[in-house]
Amino acid sequence: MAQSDTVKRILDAAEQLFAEKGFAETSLRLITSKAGVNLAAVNYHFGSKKALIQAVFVRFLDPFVSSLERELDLREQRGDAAQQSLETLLEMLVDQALAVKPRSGNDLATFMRLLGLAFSQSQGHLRKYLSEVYGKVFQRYMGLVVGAVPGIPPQVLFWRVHFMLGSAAFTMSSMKALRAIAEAELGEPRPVDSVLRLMVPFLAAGMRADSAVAQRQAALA
Amino acid sequence: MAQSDTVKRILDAAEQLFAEKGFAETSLRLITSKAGVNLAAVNYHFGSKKALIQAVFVRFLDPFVSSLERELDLREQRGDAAQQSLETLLEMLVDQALAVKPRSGNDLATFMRLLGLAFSQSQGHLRKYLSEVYGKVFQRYMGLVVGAVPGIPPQVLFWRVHFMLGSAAFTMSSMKALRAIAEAELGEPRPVDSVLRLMVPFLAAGMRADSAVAQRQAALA
DNA sequence: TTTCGTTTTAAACGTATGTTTGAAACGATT
DNA sequence: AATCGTTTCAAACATACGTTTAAAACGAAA
Repeated sequence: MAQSDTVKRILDAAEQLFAEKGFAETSLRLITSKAGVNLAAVNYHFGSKKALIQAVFVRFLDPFVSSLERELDLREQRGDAAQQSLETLLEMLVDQALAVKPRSGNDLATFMRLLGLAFSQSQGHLRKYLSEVYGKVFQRYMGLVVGAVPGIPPQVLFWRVHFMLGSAAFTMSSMKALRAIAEAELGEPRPVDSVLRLMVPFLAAGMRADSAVAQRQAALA
Repeated sequence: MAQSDTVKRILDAAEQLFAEKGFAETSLRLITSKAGVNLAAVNYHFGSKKALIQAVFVRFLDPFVSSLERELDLREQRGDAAQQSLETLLEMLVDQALAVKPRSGNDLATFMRLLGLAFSQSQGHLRKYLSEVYGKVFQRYMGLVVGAVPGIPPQVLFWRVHFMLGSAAFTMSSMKALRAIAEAELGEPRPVDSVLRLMVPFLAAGMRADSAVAQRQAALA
C-alpha cells in the first residue's frame, strides 16, 4: 500500500460518510473501517477528527474556489464584472460547482450536501476555518451580488443575501431526501444540476422584490 | 416540589439548551443540572432522550399549530380561503408564530431556532414523528400556497416550496448568529419579528418568478 | 544485508454519554 | 399513625467515542 493511499482512502470514506450522516454522527471507527485502514491512521495522518473534517472540505473546496476566482478574474479583465446581472452571477456559481470534476465514486449530490453542511451543520471550528481561508473570495463575490441589486437598503440587502444562502444551503444539504420525496409525489425527479438551475430565477426574483413594500411590512412589527 | 414541576423544569431547560446547542451536543447531564433535578428524572418522566426531544417540540408546536388551524378554519368559513394572496398566506404564518405567547424566560428567538432545527437538524425519528403529527396541517396550508401561485408546473412548484422552506429554516436556526453579524456590520440589528416579515416579500417574489425562464434554464443542464 | 525513518497495527486509556437500579423521601389516603 | 403508590436520589452500568501508545511491519538508502 503506497504512502498517501491511506490518506486518500480516509478522505474518500470521510467525505461520503459526512455527507450521509453529518459530522457528529460519523465516528472515526466507522470511517476507518469503511476505508479499510487502522483506526489510529486518522490521528496519525491528520492529528484529530476536527483536522480531518477541515481536510475533507479543503480537498473539495479548493478546486471550486480556484475555479471561481479564475472566472471572476476573467470577467474583471473583460471589464464587465461590475455590470453582471444577478442571474448571470448566480449561474456562474452553479457553473463552477458543476465544472469541478467529480472524483471517482464521488457524485454531485455528495458535493452539494457537503456544501450545505458547511453552513448548516458546521461547528464553530469549521465555520471559523472556512471563513479564514475562503472569506476573501466570498466577499469579493458578494460585492458583485450587492452591485447587481441597486436601490435596496443595506439592512434589507443583508438579510436577503442570507435568505438566499439559506435556500441554497438547505436545498443542497437535503437534496437527497427531497429528490426522494419528489420521486414519490411526482415521478422521475429532476437531475441535481437541474434543481440548482431552478434556484437561480427564484433567488434573483426574491432579491429584486419591491423593497418599499418589504420595509413597510417589516416596520409594522 | 410539586409533581409536574420537575417535568416543566426539564422541558424548559431542554428547550433552551437544544435551541442553543442542538440535540446531539446537549447532554442529559447538562439539561438536568440546569433544571436543578436529578439525572434519572429524564428517563423516569420521558423514557428516553429521544422522547424528551419530541416532548419539547410537542409543547411548543401544539399551540402554534392549533392557532394556525383555527385561523385556517376562520378564513375557510369566510369563503376566502381559496383566494388568498401569497403574501397574505405567508404573513399569516408569521402572525401565528408571533401570536403564540412565549412562556416566561422563553423568547421568540428560541422558538424560531427550534422551528429551524426541526427541519435542518432533525434526526430521522423527529422528522418522522413531526410529519405524523403535524403533516396534515402542513399539507392543508401548502395546498393554499399552491393555489396562490397559478400557472407554475408542479415540478417547479415542488422545488420552489422547498426553496422557501430552506430560506425560513436556515434563517431561523441561524437567527442569533446572523443578528450578531448584522450588528457588527450595520449597527443595531432588526428585531427578530421584523426579520421574519422581511422574508415575506422575498419569498413571495421568488415563488412568482417567471416559470418559463426557470424551465428553460433548468433544461439547459 | 543492515539500517533507519515512516507507516501500520492491536490494544489500551480516559472520558463522556444514555440508561438502569434499588433504596430513600415524599404525600395523599386510610 | 400506618400504608402505599409516586417521585427523587446517588450510584453504578454498559457502551461509545477520540486519542495515545509501543511494538511490529514496511521500504528505501547505505
